[in-house]
Amino acid sequence: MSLPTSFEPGSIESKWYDYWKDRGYFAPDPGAPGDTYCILLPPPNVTGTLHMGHAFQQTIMDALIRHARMSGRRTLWQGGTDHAGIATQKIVENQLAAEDKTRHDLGREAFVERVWQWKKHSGSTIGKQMQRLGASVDGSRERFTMDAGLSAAVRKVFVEWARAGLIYRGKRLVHWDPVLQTAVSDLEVDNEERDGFLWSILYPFSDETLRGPNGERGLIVATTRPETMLGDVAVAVHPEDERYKKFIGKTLTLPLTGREIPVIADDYVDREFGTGCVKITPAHDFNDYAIGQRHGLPMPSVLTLDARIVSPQDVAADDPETEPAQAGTSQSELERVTNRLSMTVAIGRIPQVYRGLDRYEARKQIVADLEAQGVLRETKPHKLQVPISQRSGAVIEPMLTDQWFVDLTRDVLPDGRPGGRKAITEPALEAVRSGAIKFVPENWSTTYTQWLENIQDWCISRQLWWGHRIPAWYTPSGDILVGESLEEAIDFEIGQLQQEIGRLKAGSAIDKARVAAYEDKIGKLEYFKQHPDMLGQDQDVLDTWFSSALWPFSTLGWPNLDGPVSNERGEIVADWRSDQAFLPSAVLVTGFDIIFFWVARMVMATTYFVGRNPDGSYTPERQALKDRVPFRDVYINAIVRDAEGQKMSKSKGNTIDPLDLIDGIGLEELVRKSTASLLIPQVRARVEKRIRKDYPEGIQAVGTDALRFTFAALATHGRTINFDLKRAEGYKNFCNKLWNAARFVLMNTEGFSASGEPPLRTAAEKWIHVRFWETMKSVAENFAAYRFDLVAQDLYQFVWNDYCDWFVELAKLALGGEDQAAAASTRHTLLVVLEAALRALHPIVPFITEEIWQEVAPRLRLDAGSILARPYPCVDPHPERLSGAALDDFRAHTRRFPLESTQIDTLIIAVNEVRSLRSQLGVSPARQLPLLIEGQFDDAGLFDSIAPMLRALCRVERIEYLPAGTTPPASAAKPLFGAVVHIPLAGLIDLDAERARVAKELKRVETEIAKCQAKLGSATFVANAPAAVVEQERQRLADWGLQLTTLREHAARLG
RNA sequence: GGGUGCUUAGCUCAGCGGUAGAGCGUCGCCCUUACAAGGCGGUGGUCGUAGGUUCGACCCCUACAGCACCCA
Repeated sequence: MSLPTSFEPGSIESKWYDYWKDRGYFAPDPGAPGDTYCILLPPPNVTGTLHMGHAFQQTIMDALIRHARMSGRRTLWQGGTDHAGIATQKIVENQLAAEDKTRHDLGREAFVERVWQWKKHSGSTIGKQMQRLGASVDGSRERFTMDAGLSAAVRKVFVEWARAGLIYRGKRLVHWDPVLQTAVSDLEVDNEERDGFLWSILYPFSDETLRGPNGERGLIVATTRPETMLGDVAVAVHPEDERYKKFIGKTLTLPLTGREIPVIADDYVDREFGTGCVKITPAHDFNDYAIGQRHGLPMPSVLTLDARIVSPQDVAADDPETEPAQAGTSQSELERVTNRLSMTVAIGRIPQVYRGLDRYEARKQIVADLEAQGVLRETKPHKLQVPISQRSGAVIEPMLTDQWFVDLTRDVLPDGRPGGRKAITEPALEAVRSGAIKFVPENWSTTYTQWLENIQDWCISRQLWWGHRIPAWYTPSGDILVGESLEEAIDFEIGQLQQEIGRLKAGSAIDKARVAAYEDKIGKLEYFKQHPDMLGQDQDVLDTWFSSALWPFSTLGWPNLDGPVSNERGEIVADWRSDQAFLPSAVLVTGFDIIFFWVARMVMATTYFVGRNPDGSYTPERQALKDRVPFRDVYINAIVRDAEGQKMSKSKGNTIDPLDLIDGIGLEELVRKSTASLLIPQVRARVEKRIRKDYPEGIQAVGTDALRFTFAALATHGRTINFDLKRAEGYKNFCNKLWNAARFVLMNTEGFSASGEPPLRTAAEKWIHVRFWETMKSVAENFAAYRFDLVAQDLYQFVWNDYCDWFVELAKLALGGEDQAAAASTRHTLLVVLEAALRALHPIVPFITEEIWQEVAPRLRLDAGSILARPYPCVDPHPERLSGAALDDFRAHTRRFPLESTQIDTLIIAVNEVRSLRSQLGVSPARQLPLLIEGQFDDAGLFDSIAPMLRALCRVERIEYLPAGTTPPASAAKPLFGAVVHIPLAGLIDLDAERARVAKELKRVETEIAKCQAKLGSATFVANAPAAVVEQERQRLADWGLQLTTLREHAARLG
């Protein structure tokens, strides 16, 4: 016996992780008999550290994968990290800033090298934290989105989509982060409500004779962003707005610039908002952009990429001869010229005073000038939604820039090939609609499909240096070549041209001019091949999610279909030939916040590429959509919040580091840690105050197992879980309970050794056996339904309420009794059920179960080496297929013992009644009591069989039957199983206490009887309710009636 | 504006068309030889409001209120 007297998580958690890992338990076992079961780890990004959300998610995934592994499945938990383009680049740029440098000082190559250095240095933090959680991810196959294999997949996908016409480059309005100077996804933009103003400005009619609806000499527009008026190209009104109908087609003179702009009609305009007149700035607002497109309006940009009003310097700055481009938005010479032109045009119209001003300074200046000119009609406070970049906190500026897009919205391409909606979006929708992918909880599929139905093209270019560089090259004349490499791009293009020439030549009327032009092009391309320096590669990199979208198949070796893939250390990390069996993976566990970012995009990429032949058909085994999905189930886990339901955030001071829960942390250290990264003194003070209030004693260590059990218990199908430290402490107690139950068993089985199924000699053994397998039936159902809260509850209840409270207590009787065979059998059963319970618990609490199992196993002659190598307790759903040991096992597990089950169930009721009686009358628990029985039990034999156990568990010295007709002595009494149980009061209890108790009891019984009678008295109930329900109600009435009689007699005797 | 949820014991949450549950907290009694991180017993809810369906509603339907999140 080597278990210490209480559960100490720290000492046991340290040893087992390496033990499992070194013995290879986490790697896929090619010999495992079952189907494959794969989970993709949502790649934590390299900048990250573990937070509660990760810890929760990983607990779920680890429980699933351990459960599957123990159930004989061939499991793979694919781990790795993504490169987090913006976040990572920002971290390294901040480091440079501390050295007073920018990335431009280093140059692109040196900067990227520095990011790699940083990644190597810090990339493993999260991996180590995951180990502390016990996450049994397969470390030997770990991948990184920028490693060679995954980069190859990215190039392949980009090139294939581009050649299928599904990736295009174009000038579009995008969400621009003026601080980071890159486009960001609309999903990376939060809308925050802020206080601002709504300014009403008079735009005078060009025709000075006109008068507006209120006698004004122009139209009044309302805006929250007056500085953008420099880029206004129109004023829009609703076509049916009677106030303004007659002005449609007239022109207004834009204040400050004097430009003339038309009044146009568009039913986008909300007649109720403001004055019903809207200024239109297509280059700086998404709605205006759409209107601009509908009406073919010009789209002058008046803001620079760092959100200042454009000035001549910006035109110069954009010239590659004078400065490196401030951001690599414009690549081809053609684009540069166009951009410069449109800017120059815009500048020409912008008064000198505003040029170069920051957007907010410009706003102030413009408002002041409008007021001075007497055209500012009103300024009123207004709450507005401001788009904020999640990445930098900067206010997003819609900006017209050249970007790369994945087409997700066209049905057909101009050349007749399928467009993005047909080729990419619709299969992704169909995958969910057809049930090939199931969301859990199910209603998330609505979110998914609604988003896809309204999807926009995906802007995939980012103006960053850290990421996958876009494999596109520009010729001096502005042609774009896309390919896996420059050489391949040129060869492909030449091939295309040659084909085209062939086609032309085969035609009846040869277009000689075109043939000549193509041949000329080929000649130039051949020349570029010799002089690659003449072509510039696109400066931009791809959105990180572009590579993450490929994760389900790129990590399995794709696009290298016929051999192994190695990492930079030469270790084989994947082999598509065998590993493609892991696709589709079983389940994706992730937060709803990345359904769009990641889940949908994985579905798009995977359904498109896996099993795809060059001609666009699919291989037979990947023909069906259900065989091309990245995963079959998507479990959307709840978001972890604090105990009050508040979002966890550092600036609120309510974040908890999972490792602090595991290891514990003192108050001062916690305060120091939580405020370290907070720069604003007021916030620091607030956070410190809160922490001192919330954790006056710091946080006590609960250990990994208790933390994991807590997460499991909280994992309901709701959308948030409120993490209460108290729950974790409660589950630590549960671990302690399990620990001590194990100690009890081990203390009482010293030197004992047995194998196989125990003979089950006592009723208690049979009862616990049945209870265990009933529990496991429920556990199996709940695992299958991803109801981890119920799994946790089932197991908690079994261990604590069944095993500890009843079986162990009853086992004490057998162990101390005369019957040696019963004692031996009980020892065996104590061990067998404990061992099975450990296995059942292992996926949730891996460390403590392994620690105890190692002690228990030898006594059951188990030599598995680890609990991980033991099967998960499960009753086979297909017994007809079983034979030999498996069949014996099945028979053992499905044995039921109705008689003994009834005995113990009855015993439990009797014990509870007697204990309750004793306790309510204030009898000391230590005191031995006699029990007098008046009348006959319904089943005298049954009662006699449990009497010895009842006596032992309730401190009853003797049980005495009162002869019929005897008046019982003064006593406390309770109806039970048809008889009445009396505890004589003599010298024990005061009559008043018993009178009060009985009065209360009577009241309760009378209420119940009234309810029954009301039901049975209703003719419609008796006529309409099912017979069984009516019968049940009659039975209840009879039972309560008997109790009532007994209690009344008793009350009468008490006086 | 569109969508999705939630509202059950002091707290955090399960739940089912047929006698309202768990954990934690709280109160009382007990240091009973696995465990005081424990044992035993108790207290505590007109299941958000108002209608409707039904023999019967916490559950199904409708409306409303409050809260939360997502999208525009």
